[in-house]
Amino acid sequence: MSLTSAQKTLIQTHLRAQPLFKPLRDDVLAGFSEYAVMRLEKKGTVLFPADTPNEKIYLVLSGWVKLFRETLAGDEAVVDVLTTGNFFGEFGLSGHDVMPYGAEVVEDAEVIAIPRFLIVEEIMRNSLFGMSVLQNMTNQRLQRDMEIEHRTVQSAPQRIGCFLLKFCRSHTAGPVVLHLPYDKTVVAHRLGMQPETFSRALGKLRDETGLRVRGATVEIDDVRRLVDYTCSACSSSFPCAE
Amino acid sequence: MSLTSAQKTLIQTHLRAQPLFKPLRDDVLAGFSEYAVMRLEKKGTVLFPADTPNEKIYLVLSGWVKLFRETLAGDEAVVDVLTTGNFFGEFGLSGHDVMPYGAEVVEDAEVIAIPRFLIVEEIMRNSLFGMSVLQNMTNQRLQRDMEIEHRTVQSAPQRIGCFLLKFCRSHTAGPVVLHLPYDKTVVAHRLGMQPETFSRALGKLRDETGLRVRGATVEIDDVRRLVDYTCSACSSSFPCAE
DNA sequence: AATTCCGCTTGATAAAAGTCAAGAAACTGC
DNA sequence: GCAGTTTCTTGACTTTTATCAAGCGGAATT
Repeated sequence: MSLTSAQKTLIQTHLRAQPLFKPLRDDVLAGFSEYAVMRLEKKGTVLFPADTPNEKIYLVLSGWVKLFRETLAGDEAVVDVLTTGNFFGEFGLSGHDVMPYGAEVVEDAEVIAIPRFLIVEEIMRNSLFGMSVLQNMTNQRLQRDMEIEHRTVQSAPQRIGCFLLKFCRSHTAGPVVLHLPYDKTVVAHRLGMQPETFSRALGKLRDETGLRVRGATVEIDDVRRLVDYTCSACSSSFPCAE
Repeated sequence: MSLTSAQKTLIQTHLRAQPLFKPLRDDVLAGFSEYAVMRLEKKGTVLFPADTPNEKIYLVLSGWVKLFRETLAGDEAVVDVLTTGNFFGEFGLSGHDVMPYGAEVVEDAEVIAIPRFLIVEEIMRNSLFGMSVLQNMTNQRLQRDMEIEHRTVQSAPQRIGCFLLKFCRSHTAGPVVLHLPYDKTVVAHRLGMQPETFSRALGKLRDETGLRVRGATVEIDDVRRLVDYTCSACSSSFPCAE
């Protein structure tokens, strides 16, 4: 099944907007869009389970996608939850033939899939693009290192605070109203805790820092107070670099 | 200060042995060794603290080097502990000008340092090498994902078991005698727990799986029993891929 | 409007890990 | 070999998080 010209152009526009693809010439992007697929996936859809063959690189345009692994005992570890501008499946770019984790849509999401061989070829051809990919992977790794640090030195309420602060970058002062982008259960697992613990920890965070919670909506009057409570147990100071 | 020809040759031999450098031509490696420095560092030496300028890529030849971060509250998070064949400082290869963590020698170590600009130049020139670097970084990231999973789904005794199993790869059966490569305190922090917890958890692991501990020496009669106890809480099965 | 379902909260309790303090064992340097 | 330091273990206790079970409340279904 081939795409209409309009669809291809749309995909191309989306790809062009990605910093990762900045070093690519237009005709290369056009080549990508020729073989790319764009789909709107419903909440709950499993894009693929863990350990399936890895032939595509995915880009999230909107919504949220959860990456996870399951243990033999049935426990689930959420590795990451991705949104606009995030890629997954990039392991395929360097010789990993199976997806190390599964992917599930946790909020209706638009996703573009590009055959990995196209990207691998271009990495070999264009070293600037190769650098771009390397940089992306390096950032991912750095984020993981931070994650490990957080899980060892921060308490549950602090991890929630840190999570909330990511959504109020730059607003260093003044009241902020935000609402949780996906189910609390998913946030809990993303932060490495049980839903019950999340619920109680959020309550404690409320008491300690004076924020208000109503359903998925969180109101923060004093960001600084939240920063004080949260970032004392971290090695970088707010606003933290990606 | 310039190196003797013999030193340069020695360095070159070490670099040639690295899978990461496999795509490099001999003359390029010779160029690296021209500007590289090789040193023997004593246990306890801090190679650099966190957030210092990042001008070199390091390769560990022997011994052990700990990468760590410290929080404002004074807690330490050990990000990794490296040995023969491991690199660090590779963040410098993609635009990160400061070391995100500090490095401390935890067992007398030989380390080679190479100016990063040399490597960056070569990545741009040789796309196969670029791929090699990307692959290295990708593996690092995968390992981090596993680490995060371990810390969420494994208990302290299980994490110790997993740690021990890394030293008895392939010996799927039969008794194994090994001894801990560095101080138990460092192992504890590497695994994200307190030394006291480590001590007790090791005791529990002993009771549960029938291994014996005397000082830094661990004797495992039945590897399978250890695997059963440890890997039930993991998403990959023993022997696990790197 | 009643029903069902799902996500979330709450309570009671258990398990795991951290903390503080003291002592034992191992390693150093003389 | 001995004194002194460091590393490791153990005990008593606290804090944190998980577990199990019940119940609440909103959204979708009929």
